[in-house]
Amino acid sequence: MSLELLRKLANSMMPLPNHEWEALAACWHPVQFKRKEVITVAGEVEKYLYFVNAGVQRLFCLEGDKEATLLFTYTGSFSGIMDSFQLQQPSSAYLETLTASDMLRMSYTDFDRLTLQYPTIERWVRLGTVAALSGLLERHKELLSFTAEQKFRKLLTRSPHVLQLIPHKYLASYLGIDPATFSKLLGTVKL
Amino acid sequence: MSLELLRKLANSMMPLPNHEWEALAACWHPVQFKRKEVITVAGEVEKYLYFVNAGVQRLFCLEGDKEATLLFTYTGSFSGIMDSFQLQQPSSAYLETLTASDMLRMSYTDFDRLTLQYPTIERWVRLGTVAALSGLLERHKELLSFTAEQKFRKLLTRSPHVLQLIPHKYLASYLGIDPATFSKLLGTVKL
DNA sequence: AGAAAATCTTGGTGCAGATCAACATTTTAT
DNA sequence: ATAAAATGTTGATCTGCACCAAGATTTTCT
Repeated sequence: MSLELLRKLANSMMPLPNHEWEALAACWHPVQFKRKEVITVAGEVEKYLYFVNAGVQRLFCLEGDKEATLLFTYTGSFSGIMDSFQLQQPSSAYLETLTASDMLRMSYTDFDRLTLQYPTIERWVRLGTVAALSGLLERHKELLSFTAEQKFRKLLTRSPHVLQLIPHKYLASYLGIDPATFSKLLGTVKL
Repeated sequence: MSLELLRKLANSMMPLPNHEWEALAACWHPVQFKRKEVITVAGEVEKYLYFVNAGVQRLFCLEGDKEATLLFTYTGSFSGIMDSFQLQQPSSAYLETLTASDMLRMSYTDFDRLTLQYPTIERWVRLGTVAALSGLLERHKELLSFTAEQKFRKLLTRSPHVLQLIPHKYLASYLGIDPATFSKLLGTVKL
């Protein structure tokens, strides 16, 4: 069980004192998932916080018969349905793997104990949550004001690597456009 | 300076011990703003956390020459640019009043001291932030999958009161649709 | 109260992008 | 290695909604 990536991310957010880090590190347990496996179902309460050691996952909602992809998580990032986990309320989203995934997870019981016991960890979690909020606000702005082409271009410049990593139909769903439109836009830019 | 509404909201989120509540209460200072006043400008770091005793405000971004309204704040809710405030990073949004507003505010210095000194308050802030994240995710889903009409109807059922409270052009901007379209949709439902 | 500014309504037009469909290509499973 | 399933491409059509514009109405300021 490798905590290397996690430690790196943790330090970049806000360095934790040794004692806190050790308490935190002790609470993670390894889990593996196959490709296309649904980890959490909408309506359930998220029981775990995940950290991705390898693989790609996506978080999405069902609205009628359409899927709306909220975000992707990758090797080296946290994963899970954050609001459902922290508030222990039913989730409105699904979490599934896109590739076979090697992850660490922490139960809510441990999480709750850690945050109550160590103010530094409580703060660390808050700052992580705010960072997530900040990113979501940024995307929100784009959804409100960008055309399909603008959203597409922004994706290309911000994270070109996802083109190879993630099936285009999910990227289209992430941008809120039709897969066919995504494919056509791709054609205009490749030349 | 009335802390009544604030206390009510605080208790509904997570009751604070008396001592913490008093420390918190001591940090708020009253401010008034006129109608249409810009409180925080994009690019600046948000210096204050606000609580609304009376009035309506909106948070928006400029994208080219278009405005995208991210959210409204009302009497009895917190206000301010949360991510910029908590991370003390430049904001990408503006905060302005829609009506003359009677608010309380707390400086970042006090906020930071309080959260470091009182773990209960740190936790209280975290849970508030997660709740905000949760609401934003819900809206995000709608932006990704709803048509103009669906977004409009959802607004009507969820918060019909805003129709009288907020100029329709801002509601349109909040939904990411054209003001003229909003007006036409309104015509179809009134009959 | 009256003038000025802001907002709302309504009709007409155009186009970005959804939808449909058939085929090509890539990926996965056995 | 091969079949089967999933994903991507491309063209043709159709439509929801943005855009424009002019007049009506409401709200704000002095």
